[in-house]
Amino acid sequence: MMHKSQKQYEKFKNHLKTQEQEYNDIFQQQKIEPQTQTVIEKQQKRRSKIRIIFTNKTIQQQYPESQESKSVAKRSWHKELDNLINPSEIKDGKFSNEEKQQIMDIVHNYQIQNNLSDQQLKDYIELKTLGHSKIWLEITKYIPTRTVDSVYKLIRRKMDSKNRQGYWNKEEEIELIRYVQQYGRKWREISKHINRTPDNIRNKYNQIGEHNHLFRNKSFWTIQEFLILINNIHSLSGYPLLLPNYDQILKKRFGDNFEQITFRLNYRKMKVEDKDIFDQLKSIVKIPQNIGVTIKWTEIASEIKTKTKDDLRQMWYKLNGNKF
DNA sequence: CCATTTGTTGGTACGATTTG
DNA sequence: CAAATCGTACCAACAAATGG
Repeated sequence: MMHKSQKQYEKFKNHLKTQEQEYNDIFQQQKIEPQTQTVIEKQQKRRSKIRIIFTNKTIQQQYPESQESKSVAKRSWHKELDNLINPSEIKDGKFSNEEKQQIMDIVHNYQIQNNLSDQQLKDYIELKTLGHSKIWLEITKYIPTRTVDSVYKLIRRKMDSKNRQGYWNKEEEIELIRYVQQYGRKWREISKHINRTPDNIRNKYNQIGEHNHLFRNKSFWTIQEFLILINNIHSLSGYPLLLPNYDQILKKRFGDNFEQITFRLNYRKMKVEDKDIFDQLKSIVKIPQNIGVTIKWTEIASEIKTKTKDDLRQMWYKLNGNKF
């Protein structure tokens, strides 16, 4: 029952290990010898159009102070509530189903106690009528583990009448693009014309590639796109992720125009060599355990117009062998 | 004191392909 | 042939930042 792919994977892992060792050696050299660094940098520049910056950040020290500054308990708004709760009890992240149910029950109670019709409640939540802003304060009194802001946003998301989920069709997509041309990134405004929430609309617009949606190349990657991605993360993190002689390797393997070679990760779908290409690319990058910075996907995507930030993110995760 | 937009991350849907 | 797997396009939901 030993799969062929497993064997391949073992082989590939070993291969990576030796590459890693090789690379570590080079990396060590560069750390000690700044002069070879610049030589390599110059060579790199001559050999390839791709920009390489050997900033060579030595292994990142974590800033101890950055942790303290994070823990300010903020219940947002309403100062008087801040005194009623224990900051350490404030939760973060996703609401559990129980939490959501609890909050919705409280909303319902509020509705009954204040003798509000469904329509009235809805109008308050969608901000169509003013004068009942205390609602958020009242409700959050019963939710000691969440900030007012957090509860406020949850309720407005959940009870938005436009919060219908599901896929977009082509017509909607075109409509969306038209509205963005007309109104800009005013999601609330656009939401008035489309039966979707602002969040929903914005997410969709991001997903199709924002203002670069016309350039987006689905599915296929060029080696150039790949390298730009890696280089950006290199610049950002300071870790030189590519082997210094990566372009020689690629040139040897794919010829002078290696940058234009396309591949798709879904190697079974098309060309047989797609997987090989990706494996080759994997072998010329070395990724540290922890890159230590949050990657600015938006920035990188604005450089690589043919890929969305989501495309880039997923490629990076794929490269790291994570999830999905 | 809110209302809206932006940054970021977690997760699912679904067709193509492989495997048992 | 049915079930499992894979790649990835796509959907959703939170906190942080910004605006008025």
